[in-house]
Amino acid sequence: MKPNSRLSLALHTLGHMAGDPEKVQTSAYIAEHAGTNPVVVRRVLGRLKKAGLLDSEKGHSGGWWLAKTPDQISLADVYLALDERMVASEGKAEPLACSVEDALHKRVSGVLEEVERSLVEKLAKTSISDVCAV
Amino acid sequence: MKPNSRLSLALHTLGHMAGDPEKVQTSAYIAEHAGTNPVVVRRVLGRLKKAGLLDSEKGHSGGWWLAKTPDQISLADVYLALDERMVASEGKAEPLACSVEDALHKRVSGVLEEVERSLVEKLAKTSISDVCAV
DNA sequence: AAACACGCAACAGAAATTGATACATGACGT
DNA sequence: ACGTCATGTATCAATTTCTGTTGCGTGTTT
Repeated sequence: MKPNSRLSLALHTLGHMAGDPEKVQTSAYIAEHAGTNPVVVRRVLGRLKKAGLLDSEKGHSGGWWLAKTPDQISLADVYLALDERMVASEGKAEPLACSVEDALHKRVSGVLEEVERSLVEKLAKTSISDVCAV
Repeated sequence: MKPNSRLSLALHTLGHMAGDPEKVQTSAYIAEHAGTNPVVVRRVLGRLKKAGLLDSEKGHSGGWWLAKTPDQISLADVYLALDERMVASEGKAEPLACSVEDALHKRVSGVLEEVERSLVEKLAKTSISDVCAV
């Protein structure tokens, strides 16, 4: 797969699950249909579980299932659960020597932060049920 | 510097230039104030030049300057000039074996494409003069 | 002619991500 | 109770992407 495909994989999986809720799916099954590895699936879905979007159980008839209805899960929930920050840099604020440069740097960071917020707002307007091929 | 900082560097540089248009700045000078390398600066600014946002000249008193006024340069211009696609994946469409999976994959890609468009729309609403610390 | 700055190619190093193997933990079925 | 199955986590290799750097050619100015 291509780099940074976590969001794509998550949406694909959730969309797949939304097509048949209540059904428990194993990471091996999901990985096969997504063309990747079960461990990669568990890595991504683990974050979604921690955010309360999914639940999982070990054991013989274990696997993964939706913790909410598809229309209750927005793309913003997924994006934030994965801790993605595609626009704004993760970085800390190390003050620059020149105060003018420092002010400009803060300005740029502020603008990117606002764009990031705008992106999340946009994502919040779409839910998994919109992605699911019904 | 941190990975994928091209947009940040570009905005920083343009904001710096907007603070004093008409002034010709060398890549060495810009690099010093941005805390990076002259070649890196030329790499990024070269794309902006190709997009018509900047101009440059070789020679003794050469360097870089704005090709437009700061309010005529939107963040979307910069983003597109850098060929960034932060949300939607660059990828091609390789049809999957299962038609259901293929349809779902297309649906996910379509949603991400729309989010990408929305991001550019948002960027188009801000100009370099808004970033410039006046 | 010399100094200067862009433009481009090539390469090393760092960082992030994916893919894969191994193994412990826990749950279910017989 | 025991074997099976699936999650959860750690670890490592391979790939990719990006930055930082050096070198050199081209063109302009002094």
